[in-house]
Amino acid sequence: MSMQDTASSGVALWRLVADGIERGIADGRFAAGDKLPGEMEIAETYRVNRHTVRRALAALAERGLVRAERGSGTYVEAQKLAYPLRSRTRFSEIVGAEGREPHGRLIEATGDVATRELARELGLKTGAPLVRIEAIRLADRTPICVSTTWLSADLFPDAGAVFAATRSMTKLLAHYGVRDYRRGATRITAGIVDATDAARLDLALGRPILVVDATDHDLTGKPLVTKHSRFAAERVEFLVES
Amino acid sequence: MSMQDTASSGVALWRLVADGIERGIADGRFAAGDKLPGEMEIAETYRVNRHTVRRALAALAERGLVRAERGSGTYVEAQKLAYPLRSRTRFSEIVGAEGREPHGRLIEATGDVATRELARELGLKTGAPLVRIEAIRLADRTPICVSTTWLSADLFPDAGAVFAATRSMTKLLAHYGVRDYRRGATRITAGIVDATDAARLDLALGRPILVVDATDHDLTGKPLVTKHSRFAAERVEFLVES
DNA sequence: TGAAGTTGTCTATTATCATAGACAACTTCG
DNA sequence: CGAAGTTGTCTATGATAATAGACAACTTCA
Repeated sequence: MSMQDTASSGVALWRLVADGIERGIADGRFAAGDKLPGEMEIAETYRVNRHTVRRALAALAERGLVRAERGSGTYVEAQKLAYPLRSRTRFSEIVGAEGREPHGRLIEATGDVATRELARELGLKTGAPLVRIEAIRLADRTPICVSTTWLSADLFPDAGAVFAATRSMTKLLAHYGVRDYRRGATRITAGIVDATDAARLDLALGRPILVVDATDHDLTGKPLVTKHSRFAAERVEFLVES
Repeated sequence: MSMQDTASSGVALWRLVADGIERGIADGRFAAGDKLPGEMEIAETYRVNRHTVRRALAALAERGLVRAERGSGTYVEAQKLAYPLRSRTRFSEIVGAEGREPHGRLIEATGDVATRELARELGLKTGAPLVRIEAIRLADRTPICVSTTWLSADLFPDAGAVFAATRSMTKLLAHYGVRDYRRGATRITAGIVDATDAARLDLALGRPILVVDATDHDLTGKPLVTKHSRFAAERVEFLVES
């Protein structure tokens, strides 16, 4: 540090700038997708040289927190949520483990009837009565995924109301006496978000999504719920344990 | 940092070493007066050059945390407790504000009679019955001062037992209904520790002490207690607000 | 007294930190 | 298109950070 006027602190200036910007991202002053102030402006606010700001931004970019676009500006990258896919998958636990605040919101809960595919997944007959739950899951107020969940209306009456109250699939199942459950095979595909999901996920049209289809079973192997989830690809990355 | 193998963190190595040693002092691994490991040994444990260790030690020495003695070693300086002298002076608050753990220990509580000076300070008649309390005050297990406190035996019967239970003059006074009190004039002198106090303060003979005489009054100005305190000069510095 | 161990000081080298200025390459918007 | 604003890259300079080696000055202890 060539700060002739100040005693050396042992902490590089660019580090202080980077920490300051990161704090701004963490506490929401800069939201995901926001454009940061220009390098010159940041340099002025921190009273440092533009190159020092660039060093700070480079460090943040390497960690994936920001992304610079030449001629346009530097933008806050939505930090991708590391989402491990295991037999025991609980959204709230995964989000909480990342130090973020999990949150669920019910969009609607309606009755439905089983298609042949749904019936096969849930071990029911085609046309059997189902409860369909549409929900959004968020981490730190950022939408991560919308999911459509089907349950047997016979086994889980009023499931919609219970989910609305608990906002958690785990708690919903617990309400019906399911103490533990496991995820069966998980199918992952990718696609382009449709208008409805784009609005729900606060995602621009044309952006890619990760589509996950999975069925949860109780410990005896009996199917409980089957889900069709659409994840904002730019906000999540799945981790599959080897 | 010329660590070719590691990505630069923006925090100087010497700072990490200094912080590590300071933590060792704070949590008691290195007590006041202890000899630190040799510069070479520290360099090996932190895997840095000896000069880097010297940079760290120099920073700590400048802050008064350690003191190097050529040919002998580097020693932990008893950190001087910043002790502001205000009308509202509470040992536990002062020590706590420094991030240290205040502690009091009763040595003895006996009856006494007022000398002419004590009587004048406390607004009593010469020969009036007093309670005399001898106590040690510590910060993080380091003795800071021994103090002799006199109270009227008529106004504060069994004061010794109450202090033994509460270990706090503030709580003692509160026990007798004194909700708040203020410090009157404070006289500060210096002297050489005597054998008794040296043992109680864990101080070498011949070391200087700060002697404080003060009387606390209630909010109407009535004298409550008068004290004669001896502070280990090497462990405390008084701050008088301008 | 002398050896061993300690801190203090010196020179030297390399990498990083920070500043400064200039210009290129690119985007945005009127 | 063209001006304004933005990020990217280059050169240059001086101060710190970290390493390395050598030796002096001093303390401790057998």
